[in-house]
Amino acid sequence: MKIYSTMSREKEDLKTLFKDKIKLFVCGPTVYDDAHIGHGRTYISFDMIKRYLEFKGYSVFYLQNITDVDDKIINRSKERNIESSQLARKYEKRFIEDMATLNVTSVNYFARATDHMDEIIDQIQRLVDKGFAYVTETGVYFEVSKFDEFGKLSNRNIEELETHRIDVDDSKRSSNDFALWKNREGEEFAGEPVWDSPWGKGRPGWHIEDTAITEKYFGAQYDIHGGGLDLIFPHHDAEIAQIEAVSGKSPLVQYWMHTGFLNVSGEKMSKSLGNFITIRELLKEYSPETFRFFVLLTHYRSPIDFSEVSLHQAERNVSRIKNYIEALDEAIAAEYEKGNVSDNIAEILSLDESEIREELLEFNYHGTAYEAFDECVDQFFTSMDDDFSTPKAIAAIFPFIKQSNKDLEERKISIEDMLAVKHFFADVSEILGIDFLDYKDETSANDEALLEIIADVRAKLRAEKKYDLSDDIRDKLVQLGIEVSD
RNA sequence: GCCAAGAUAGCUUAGAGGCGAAGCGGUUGGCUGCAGACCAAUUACACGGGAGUUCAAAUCUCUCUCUUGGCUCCA
Repeated sequence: MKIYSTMSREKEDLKTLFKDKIKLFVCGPTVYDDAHIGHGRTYISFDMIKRYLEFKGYSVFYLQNITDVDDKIINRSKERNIESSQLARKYEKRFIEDMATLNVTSVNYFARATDHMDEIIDQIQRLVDKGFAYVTETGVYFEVSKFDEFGKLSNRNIEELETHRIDVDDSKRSSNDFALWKNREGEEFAGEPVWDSPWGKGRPGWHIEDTAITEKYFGAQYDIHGGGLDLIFPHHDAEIAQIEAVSGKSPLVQYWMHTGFLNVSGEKMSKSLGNFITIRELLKEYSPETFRFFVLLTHYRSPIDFSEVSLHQAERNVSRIKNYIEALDEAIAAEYEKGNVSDNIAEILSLDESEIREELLEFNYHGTAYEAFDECVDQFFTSMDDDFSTPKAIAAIFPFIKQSNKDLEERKISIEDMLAVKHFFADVSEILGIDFLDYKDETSANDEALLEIIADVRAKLRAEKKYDLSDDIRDKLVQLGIEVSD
């Protein structure tokens, strides 16, 4: 298993700090508005990464912070004339709902900044005590010049930074120094959320919450830290400085993983350009599965260009896989009904769909006699092992489906191999977080019964060769988004 | 200015020294009462321009052109 680390700028063999345990931290959102599709891209990618690592047998603890105190939240809440904590709770809830809709279910614990104020203050105090931070009348600042390796993640040096930054705060010793604690006493800050600290009432700077949270749950060193590409500088460099200064240990993490940007029609997504799309808006038009597949069709580090065409392509790809599984199920059922299967298999196939899935484990899909399938399985896992190359892994599936559709039609696949194939797709579904085995549209039991009646009527009409009427019903059903196949 | 990523068939992309690229779209045919799904053929001996290395280059090197992104808050 190879993972690309931003620190070394190359793929490295995965080595865990402790046996089969992996501690994974990914920077979460600032909850001041609905999550957009760029967030979706990043969190779907890390969801897949966690799923695959667990599939490989690692026990992964995935921790994510929620930034619920920050300038943007405060400004927005002032505009809306509500408490900033109320605003943050609202969007936190909506964020978690959005993630659930996208089947991003792998985060083990969400840690709010405001729930870790003691840890934050304690870490700042230790930085001050060790001489890495200094106190002014406006707050507490990290003195970048005290930390020799500052900028080692983003490959920047301090002198270079000096020239590019204009900073109005002259209480700081250097413009590069960043806030650990912002004092917010005085009338101009009335109504802002504040916490007591040894330096007066105020609130934490942006970077400190992550290191306070990770230090509490993971300690000073852990395995993987992830986030969007845009966080490398200054956020992640600041995190490294804080925790390595406080602990005296290096490196903070073994692997820095960063996801690429999602652009919209070749341009950066921004509110001013009017191409800002929230997850909620997107899901009015496309299914969560379509968006997930669209995301995974590109390597997690590469930029993705979001467009209707690409979304549509992803949609068709998902249904192509599902159509194949449907054909596979039909072939399995046909064998079963003909009594062409062993007693053991017959017993399994008589179970409910959900129970069959559990029994599929019996059918090992590595090294089967079915050659086309073998190549697909091999390429799928080789690609996933190579820095989670989902595009290459997915690319292995389509030629196989093409071949296998033909083989199914010619009944050239043994029942054992068919079940092994199904087992493989069950695992693929688990890894990618898209349930390919579920090709039926979601309908309630009532709808189901209703559709059955309509299907019966159509069957009778067609038997009487009244095609005009039966086709008319079919067209209208299709218009409603209900697929009909005869 | 500094630092990245990229230019592959009509479209969207994968690949990264020799092996029929994939999906979507178009056309034609098979199956079907028709349509869809599926299958086949075709569009299609594709890799931005130029030079070099090599028996062999989309792939490596150099160079040019163009595109996008980052360098202030951002996933």
